Amino acid sequence: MATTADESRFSLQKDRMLKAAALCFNQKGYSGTSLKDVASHLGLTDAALYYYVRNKEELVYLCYLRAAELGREALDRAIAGGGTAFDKVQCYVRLHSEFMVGEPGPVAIMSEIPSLKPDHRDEVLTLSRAHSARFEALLREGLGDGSIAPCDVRMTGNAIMGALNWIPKWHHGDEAVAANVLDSFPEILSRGLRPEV
Amino acid sequence: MATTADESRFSLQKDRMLKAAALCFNQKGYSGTSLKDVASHLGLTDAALYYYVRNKEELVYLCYLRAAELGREALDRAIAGGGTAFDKVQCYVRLHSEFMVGEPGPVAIMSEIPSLKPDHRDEVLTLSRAHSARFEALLREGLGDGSIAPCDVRMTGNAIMGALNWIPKWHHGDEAVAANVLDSFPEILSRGLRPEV
DNA sequence: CAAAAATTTTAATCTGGATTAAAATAATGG
DNA sequence: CCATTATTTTAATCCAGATTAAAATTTTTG
Repeated sequence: MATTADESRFSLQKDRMLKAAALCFNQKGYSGTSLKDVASHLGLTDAALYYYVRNKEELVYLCYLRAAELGREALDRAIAGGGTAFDKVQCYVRLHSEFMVGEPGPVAIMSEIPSLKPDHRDEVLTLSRAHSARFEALLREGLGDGSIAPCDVRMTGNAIMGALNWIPKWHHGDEAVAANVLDSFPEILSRGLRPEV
Repeated sequence: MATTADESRFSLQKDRMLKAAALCFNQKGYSGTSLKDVASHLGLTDAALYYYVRNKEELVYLCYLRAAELGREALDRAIAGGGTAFDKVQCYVRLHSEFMVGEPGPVAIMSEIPSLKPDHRDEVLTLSRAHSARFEALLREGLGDGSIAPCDVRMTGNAIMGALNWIPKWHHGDEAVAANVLDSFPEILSRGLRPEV
């Protein structure tokens, strides 16, 4: 379990806040969601959020940090699962999809990274790049062990990540759709990687 | 040619404005770009933009309309090109990729649809859904003519569109990268659709 | 070239939502 | 139960950036 262990009331409420914020940002856009919107999801007043967070920018930052964390955890687990590189990639797609449509969600789309203050922006970008780099390394491993067909790993990574990151754009909590995602995405996104027989 | 035919000074300048706006929105986020940012790209003052557009909302709206138009044109041309459904899908991916990284770009990522005023939002969403529906129809056609392997067309469409729509997130005008996109994306995104031999 | 139309600027407002401070309420621990 | 700490609210500010109006400039046209 890589989730933050702290179960204090403060920490739990802060967590609820981050989920509410992610939901609002995805549904109403960044500029379209006021702190009042987020607060009302929690039955609170906008000013109450300042007890948990310094300002709106930090709220976004934490949402993004959470999103990055989930991605990293999906990749960690997939790699820990073993098998060929292809297997790990497919497993990663499955786990990341699960995170996107499942219980830990909603996951905020990182649309407003440029609006973060410099140090926050740098941190999120660094995490994001590190994640991509790890995934590309996995693809490269697949080229080596022969489980993945020749391809431009950078572009392949971009394509797969794009498809995953875009999920919140069209998934809005519908359970049936969520099931379809889990059924389809791992196959769809890995199928093209299989070497010809 | 489906581009607007009007070549008046007004129309040309407005076009430049939309490109500048798309660039700013993608680079600095929606809330992070002020009208002054957009204007300075054109060597103008923020107030000058109001000669071309009623307000910032309309500027975003027009960017999104333009993005939708490019997607539609890519699909139009791909379908007109003929061949199997698979061929058309691959062609569509190539054309849409070209638009995203090429001369007509930058294309604005539709992150702030919810902030549009209701009628604009409805219009953009309608266009967006129509585009998805057409693409899914194409996939279904491929299931029929046997050029595309069995799959959930809705999810497959979502995956491919996501990968395409995400391009501006990581492509920032680098020519070498653009070439890689054109080399790789059509193959990457269509390879998984091929029926097993 | 002069008049009219088109475009841009200057210089103000105007505003919604972020933010803050202080007061009120709720939870907790001895 | 009281005292202390944690949480939330009420009621102001505050402010960046959108918006506007009028004036200045540039372009077009006859």
